[in-house]
Amino acid sequence: MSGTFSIGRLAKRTQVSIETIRFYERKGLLPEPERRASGYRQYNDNAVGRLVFIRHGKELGFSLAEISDLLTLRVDPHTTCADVKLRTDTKISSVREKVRSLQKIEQALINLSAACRGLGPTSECPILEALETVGEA
Amino acid sequence: MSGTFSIGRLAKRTQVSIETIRFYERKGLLPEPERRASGYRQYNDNAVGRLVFIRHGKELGFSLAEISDLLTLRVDPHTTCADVKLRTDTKISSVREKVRSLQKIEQALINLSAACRGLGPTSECPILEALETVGEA
DNA sequence: ATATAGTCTGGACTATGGTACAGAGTCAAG
DNA sequence: CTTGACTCTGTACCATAGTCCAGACTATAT
Repeated sequence: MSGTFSIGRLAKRTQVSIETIRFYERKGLLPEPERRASGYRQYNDNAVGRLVFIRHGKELGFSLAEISDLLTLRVDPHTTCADVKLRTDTKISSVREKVRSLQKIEQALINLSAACRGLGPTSECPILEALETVGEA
Repeated sequence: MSGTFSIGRLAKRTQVSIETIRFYERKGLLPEPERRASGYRQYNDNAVGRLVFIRHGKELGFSLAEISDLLTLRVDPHTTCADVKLRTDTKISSVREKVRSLQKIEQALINLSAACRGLGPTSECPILEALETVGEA
């Protein structure tokens, strides 16, 4: 219902800063908008949808490149829902991978911390010793 | 037992590239080594220990800044083992936080994927629809 | 002696995702 | 009509963690 509006309004509506909106435009994530005679960018509700799409994608851990990819799929008549689902499933795998890796790190850190009673000088700290030790495990 | 050696040997022993070794030196993570008359850097086993320390720290998810911090603690006589343990425990918390966040993302992606049967054109894809929807949840 | 391999410095460049100006022009309210 | 808020372009800069290059010099083996 809002017709057209400036970049400042778009920023407020989407919680994305003006600079970032222009940055997305430069990156091709947002199409170049219409301009007023003065050169001011003029947006409509499509731009809101698109920016919200980008914001949600980021919240789901998609990179800007991946989001750009999804945005392209969205308008390409030759791609199907299955393509989108595939990318989503691939992303799920990579997120799981990252979780597993972090859990390994967590366990290693827990082991280190447990080995240290927190007493004495750093010269006797088992954490630092372990970090400096060459061998595996 | 190896006395001194060049940056190339150090690189091979530690599995860290020559460029990266020089980069760490610039960043203050490695002390400036002795030089030969020719200007060639000359290392000893201390450098191996230090580089291995950095490598292990990175494998545990510490940033170079954090590693630099730990390296400083290691030689500062005013800090104790407890300081190191504290940093380690803080790191454990932040890793756990990251895991939780990724698991939330994973679940959201799974929900999206489940909503999509992978049929039809992108214009009817529930994943893309969800991404563009403004409302929460 | 010479060929090949290694090393030196300094700076540019990569990717990611923005942020921060300066200096000029424009819009809207009083 | 003036004032303050807004927007424009272009460029530089931030952090992170490197990577690569040119052009010069050095080390080592044969």
